[in-house]
Amino acid sequence: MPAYDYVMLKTQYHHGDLKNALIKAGAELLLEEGARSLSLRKVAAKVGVSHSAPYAHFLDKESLIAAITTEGFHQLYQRLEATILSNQERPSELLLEVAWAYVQFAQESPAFYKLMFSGILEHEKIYPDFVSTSKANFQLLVDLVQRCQSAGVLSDQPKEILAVSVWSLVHGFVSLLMERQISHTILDQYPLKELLRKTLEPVMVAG
Amino acid sequence: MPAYDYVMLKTQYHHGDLKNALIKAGAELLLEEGARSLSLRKVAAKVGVSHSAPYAHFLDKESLIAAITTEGFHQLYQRLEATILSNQERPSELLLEVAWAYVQFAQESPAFYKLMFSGILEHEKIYPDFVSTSKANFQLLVDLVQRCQSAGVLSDQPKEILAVSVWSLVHGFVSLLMERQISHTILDQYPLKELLRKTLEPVMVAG
DNA sequence: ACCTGAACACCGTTCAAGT
DNA sequence: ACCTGAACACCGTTCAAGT
Repeated sequence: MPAYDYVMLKTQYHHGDLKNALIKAGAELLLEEGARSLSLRKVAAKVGVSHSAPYAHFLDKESLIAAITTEGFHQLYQRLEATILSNQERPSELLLEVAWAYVQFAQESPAFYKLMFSGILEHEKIYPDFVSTSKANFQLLVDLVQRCQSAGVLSDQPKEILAVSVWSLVHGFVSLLMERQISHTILDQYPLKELLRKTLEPVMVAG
Repeated sequence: MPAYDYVMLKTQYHHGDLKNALIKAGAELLLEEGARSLSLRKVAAKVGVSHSAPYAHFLDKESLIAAITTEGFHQLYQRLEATILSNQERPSELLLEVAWAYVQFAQESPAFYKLMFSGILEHEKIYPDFVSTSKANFQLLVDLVQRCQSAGVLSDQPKEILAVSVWSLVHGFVSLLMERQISHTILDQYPLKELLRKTLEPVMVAG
């Protein structure tokens, strides 16, 4: 029996890249049906594998969720980075555009956004990829804040502190928006991007 | 058979105030064991009633969770109000104290805080108590912002917009704190309340 | 090394029946 | 009007066994 036949036979039983297939299927399920429908058994079924197969690659359900949310943070990072790269010429608008990209990500993938920031992981330290991707996102913002300070559009505080302020503002705004805690009397008065601009205004330098 | 005997007999089978007992037991379970352990069956068992009894008072699990989170918003409101009432004399510190009370609530009852702002309710409109208590909390902040503006410690923008900024800042800060997204290199540099003060600084008037 | 299938304990929800 | 108990479909997790 030639080697490739052996491989093909194996492929029917052994998936080959089951771990990544499970992450991808889980992400799709999350987008299509929401976090409530994200069960290990459904993810396994979607990939066409038995319900206990995931346990060969993930310690438990939380471990798969960690992988899925890590993928989400990775996508968010790509998006924010792309926004920064395509707005090099106008530093004054850069912060608003990045915040707007953040809002758009949350609005396009609300289930993803909610899961990423739901605090569902009990022991994040166990998931080094999750921690490093989270840190990369924060570092992106710290660097951005520093650039905006250099351009004179942000006040002159320690950049880490200012980054916490900016991130708190953006994340808080998006979270309250997602949970529909911002009253309609305000939302109806301004286009969303304009409300975002006004919300960020306190942190910007006047002029 | 006298009336009180009938009532007592009824009390063994009919709980009397099962609805509120379920909400209270659910809140306790949430505090003691976290959201993952908050099942309808456990709540029912804790009250000493069959697992299907809750369905006489709640449409489904989400409906009970709505009642529990509403109770949480009520507690938060009480706390913020008490902070405001006991700090009448120093408007410049009032905003920080209220934000600090918010942080403390989240730190003392993290499971409560997470559940309240997790966006777990799919159709909030169905729960008028939840909506009105949420609105009350926002109104508290709007009023506070207006008072701080009058005292000259907050910039002179439309008070609803400023309230969104302030709430976004505070809520974002607490959320990032809860999810441990704020790096230790920053958390270790300042006492938490000091970091909160610095985070809020952009929204305060200089001087 | 990777996957299956039976088994277990737990869940939300429904419904006929009891009080 | 309020509660019980059986029943159902679904879960996460474990484990012996298969490839």
